[in-house]
Amino acid sequence: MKKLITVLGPTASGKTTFAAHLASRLDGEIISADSRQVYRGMDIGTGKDLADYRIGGNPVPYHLIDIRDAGDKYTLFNYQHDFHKVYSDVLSRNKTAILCGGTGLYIESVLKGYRLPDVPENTVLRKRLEPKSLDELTRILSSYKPLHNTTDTDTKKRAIRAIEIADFQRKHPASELDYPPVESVIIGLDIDRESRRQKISSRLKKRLDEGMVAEVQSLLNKGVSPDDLIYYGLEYKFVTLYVTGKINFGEMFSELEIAIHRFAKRQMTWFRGMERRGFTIHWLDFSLPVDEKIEKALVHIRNS
RNA sequence: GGUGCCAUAGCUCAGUUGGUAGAGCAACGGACUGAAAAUCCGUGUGUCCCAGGUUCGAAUCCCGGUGGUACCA
Repeated sequence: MKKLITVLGPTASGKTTFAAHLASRLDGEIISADSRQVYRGMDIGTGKDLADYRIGGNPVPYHLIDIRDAGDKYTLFNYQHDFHKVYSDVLSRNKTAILCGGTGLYIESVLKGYRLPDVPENTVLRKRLEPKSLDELTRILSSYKPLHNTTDTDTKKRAIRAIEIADFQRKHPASELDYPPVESVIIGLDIDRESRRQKISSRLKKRLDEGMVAEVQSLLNKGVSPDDLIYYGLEYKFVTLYVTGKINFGEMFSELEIAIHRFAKRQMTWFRGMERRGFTIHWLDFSLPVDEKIEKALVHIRNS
């Protein structure tokens, strides 16, 4: 049996509730893989329903939620580091670790054991690169080859970061942190497109009723910049645009709805990509009763 | 009831003097190892309202319907 259980799925597939039940059954703890739920104060918009982590009156321990202030920049590198810290802690207490979330990149970085060096910001280099065009930056980047892995470099910001990393690696050849790949059974929650769209739309109405606009307003009042909120995307982006008067309520609703639908599609593209890259995902239909999902999952877990 | 205008992709619309049609958005597919809910790339999916006519050839011109719309009664 593999030590780690991964639960993934697109937004609105019910993965959190399922993972909480699974944890409750296996005396497990949940390690979140959600790039936005790490932020404190971003609750309604991220669907951070902490009541989900309570099954039959008993709390299910969870990790990597509410670990940063809104407005902070939390990265893949931070996540990988935090995951391993928490993961070894859970194992040391003889608990079952359940990795659960919708951020495919975070999940894959852990499962594959991405090797990321700890590269600090190089302000001098950034200043020098800033005035250059994307074409020039791409040329500079190619002079650093061979690069084993790097982000896409479609924008100047990413190209500069890629150069920064490449430059650091050239000066510090043995700088990669060695996180080994983690073996895991992967359970995926499958929700057909039509149900997914319906759930997303009704959930959006519910979130607005629950005070999502006020939540964004309060983040702004606390000094989180509109640009940062917009960068966080989806709910935070469109509600910020609404609150700052850039769009009206109707536009906010319909554009946000569309953006969430597209986001769910991108998540599925990532998960399909993971399968192409060699991961086996055991898909369970979201509409099955919880108990049935648990039983099916347990079979896959025992066989792993 | 009369007259004008409109009817083309899921939506909003373009389409020249007649040569079987194309934009935006949506949708769909994909990439993606450092803010990934981000960022980026690709794909046109059509009874041109219906039925006749003119023509070698009709989304386009003519006639008759149907539906919508505006004004006049």
